[in-house]
Amino acid sequence: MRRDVFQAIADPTRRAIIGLIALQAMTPNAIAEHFDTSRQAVSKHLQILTECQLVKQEQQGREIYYQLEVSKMKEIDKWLEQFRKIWEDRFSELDHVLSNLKTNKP
Amino acid sequence: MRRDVFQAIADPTRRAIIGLIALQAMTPNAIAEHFDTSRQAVSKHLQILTECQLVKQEQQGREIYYQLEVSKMKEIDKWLEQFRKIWEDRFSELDHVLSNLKTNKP
DNA sequence: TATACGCGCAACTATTCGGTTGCACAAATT
DNA sequence: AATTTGTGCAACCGAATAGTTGCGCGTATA
Repeated sequence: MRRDVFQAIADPTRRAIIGLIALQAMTPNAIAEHFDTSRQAVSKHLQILTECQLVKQEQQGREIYYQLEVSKMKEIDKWLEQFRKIWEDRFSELDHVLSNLKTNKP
Repeated sequence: MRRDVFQAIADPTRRAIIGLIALQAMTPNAIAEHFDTSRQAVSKHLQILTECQLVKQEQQGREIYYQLEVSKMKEIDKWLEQFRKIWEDRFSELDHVLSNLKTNKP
């Protein structure tokens, strides 16, 4: 099964997990405490996040700390880039219209 | 069925449609020509995109033009914002380390 | 050494997803 | 008036999804 970043962030729980571990690495158990699902379910989400490299693991004794791979988030940003250009253009169009209205005021 | 932007952009075909109509509005038939699926399948995608307001319709005779609601794309951008801050911090941390290495060079 | 703990993996299940085909309906064209 | 065209909608289907429970395997702790 092919995993990509966009499919990974489609699930709200997964986005919440990303938000959680963004600031500091956490173990599956610690993460699961924040949700209304089983540890195994969280484990599955972490597996999916790992598969598309949004998350990396660091074993520490019998605990595994999961940390966000922030750089991978840029992939989404990169896709948005093309549209950012458009919405900035739309804004400058609007600016143009507005300034025309201004100068043509009686 | 609850639709949100993140679930909408999870599908690659949907992302391609978004890319297609970003620059100019198109009819379902015109869009379908770009893909290897039926017009009805495209119609379904457009329905999903409409449900989460990523796309708006404009009837013109018997044709319906679908146009990207660029502003809605900002919702994704807004979510990325919190992580953008982190990855910029990571970069400045790196800068710091690098400049330390530099100054401490023999 | 025995026990408790943290974790991943496998099997099962209900639901959703993305696709198909067939149809109905309104708008254009003849 | 009859036909073609553009579209949405409903029914169906196989695959994927997100969850569950049960289990086994290392690693700590008693």
